[in-house]
Amino acid sequence: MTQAMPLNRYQLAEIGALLAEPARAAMLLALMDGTTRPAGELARAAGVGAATASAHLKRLLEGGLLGVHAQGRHRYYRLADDEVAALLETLALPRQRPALPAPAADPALRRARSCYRHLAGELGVALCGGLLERGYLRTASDGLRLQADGGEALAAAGLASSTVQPLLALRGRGCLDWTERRLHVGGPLGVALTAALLDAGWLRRAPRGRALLPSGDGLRRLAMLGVRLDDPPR
Amino acid sequence: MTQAMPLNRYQLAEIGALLAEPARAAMLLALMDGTTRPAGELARAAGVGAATASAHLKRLLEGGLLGVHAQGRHRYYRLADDEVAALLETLALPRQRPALPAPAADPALRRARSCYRHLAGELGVALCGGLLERGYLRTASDGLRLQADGGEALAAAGLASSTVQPLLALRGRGCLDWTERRLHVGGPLGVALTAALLDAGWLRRAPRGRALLPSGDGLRRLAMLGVRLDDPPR
DNA sequence: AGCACGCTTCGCGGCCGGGCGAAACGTGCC
DNA sequence: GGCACGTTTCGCCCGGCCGCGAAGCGTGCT
Repeated sequence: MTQAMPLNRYQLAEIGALLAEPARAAMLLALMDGTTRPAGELARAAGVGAATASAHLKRLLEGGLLGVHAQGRHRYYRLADDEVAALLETLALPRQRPALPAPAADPALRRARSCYRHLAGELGVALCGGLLERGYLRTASDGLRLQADGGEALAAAGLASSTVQPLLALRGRGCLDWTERRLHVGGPLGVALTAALLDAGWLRRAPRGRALLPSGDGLRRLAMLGVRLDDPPR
Repeated sequence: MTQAMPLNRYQLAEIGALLAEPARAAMLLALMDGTTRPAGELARAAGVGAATASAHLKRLLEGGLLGVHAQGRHRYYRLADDEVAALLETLALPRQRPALPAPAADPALRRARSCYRHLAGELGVALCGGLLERGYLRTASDGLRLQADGGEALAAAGLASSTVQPLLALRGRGCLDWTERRLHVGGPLGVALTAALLDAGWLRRAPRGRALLPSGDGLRRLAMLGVRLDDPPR
C-alpha cells in the first residue's frame, strides 16, 4: 500500500500507540536481542497477568511488530522482522546515535547547500542573519518579508532590479538548518532568493549533490549586504 | 540518567504515547520539513480546536520533542533538535531505510556471536545449514533433533562422545538471525551445541561483547561436517 | 484606551483501553 | 482417560485523556 511514501498521521499514531504501554514496551525490549520467547515469559517480563499479556501480544501481532510460532502448548513470540528490530533500536538507543548519516560530512555541503530548493548551510544562515540584522529582512505576521531598502541594497550589490522587484512581494518562513541549528530563509521567498543568487552567478550548483558553491565575487557582494561567514572559506 | 543505556520500558512508552495521538502525529509530520509554525497553523494541520492543540503542544514540549520560540503574539513551534528529526524520519519512512546503522558493523560479530546462549551469525547459519543439508539435523514435529549419524559425525570430527551423547536427546528450534535472515539453531539444543563447541575449543568467546571467535582448527573440523562459510574468513 | 487576535487555562462529558478473575480451549504427561 | 499446564477469551471495573466551549492572559494595531 504505502511503499516508500511517508506515513500519514494515523499510521504514525498506530505505531506510537503500540509502544505507548509500558507492558508492551517491556515485551518488545525483552525481544530486542532477537530471542524467541513464550507468552508466559513475556508476561513475567512485563509484570502483568497472563490474560493482560495475551491481549497485548495480540495487539502487537496484529500491528505487525511481532511474529508467532506455535510449538506444543507454547506460543513463541519474536520481533516480526529486522525492520522492526531496527526501528526499536533507533528508538531505544536515542543518545548514542552518532549524528545520523552524517548531515554534513562534506565541508562544501556544510557551507552551503539547497534545502528544498532554497539556500541552507552556513551561508544560508549567514544570509538570513545578515539581512535581519540590517533590517533588510523582517518578520511580519505572515512570515518573512524583504523590505524596500533590502531590495535596494540587493540591487546596489549588483542584482538586476528586474530580479529584485518580485522578491518584495514574496513571503518566506524560517527554516531550521540541522547542521547550523539556526534559522535560514525558506518558503517562496527563500526559493526565489536562491534562484536569484544562482542566476547572478554568486552561487553555482555542484555538479553532483545538493551542495552550492559560492563564488569569490558572490561572497564579496554578499559581504556588502552584511553577510559574513563565521570562519573564512578554506 | 540513562546516557548511553537503552531506554527502559517507561521511557519507550513515553515516546510512544506522544506519537500515539493522530493530532500530535499530524503536528510532528507538519514540522518534519524543518519549518517553524505557529500554534494555530498546527491546530489546523491537526484538525483540532485551538484548545486541544495547545494541550497537545504542551505535552510534546514537555516530552522534549518540540521547541518553542515566542514572537509577538505568536508562538512558533519546531522540532526540538535533529535527533528528534532523525527519529521521526526513521519512523515515518520505514520502507526506504537503507540497512539501518549496520547491526553488525563489527565483522567478528557478524561472523559469529552468541544469541541468548547459542551460536548466531554467519557461522551459526552455516552450521545449521550444513547439518541440515547432510541430514545430520532434521526437523521433527517437536523441533530440531540431532540424528544418530549426526552424532557420529560430530564424534568423528573430534568431539568427545560423552559430549555428543546428551545432544541426541535435546530439541532445538529455529531462531532467526537478524544479520543473516536465515535460521540457525536455538533452543536447548542450540545452547548445548554451542557450549560443546566452546568446550572443544573450536570457538572461544571474545574478551568483551557477544562475539564468538572460531579457531582455525575449529573451522577445519566444522568443514568436515559440511559447514562452510559463504566467504572465506579474512 | 479600546478592540482584535493568538494562545493558554479551566472545567466538563465521553470513550477508549488497561488491569484482573473466571472460564474455556488445547496440548503434553502419567 | 484424567490431570496439569500454558494460553486465550470473556466480562467487568476504573483510570486516563481526548475533545470542546468558555474564560483568562498577553500582544499588536489604531
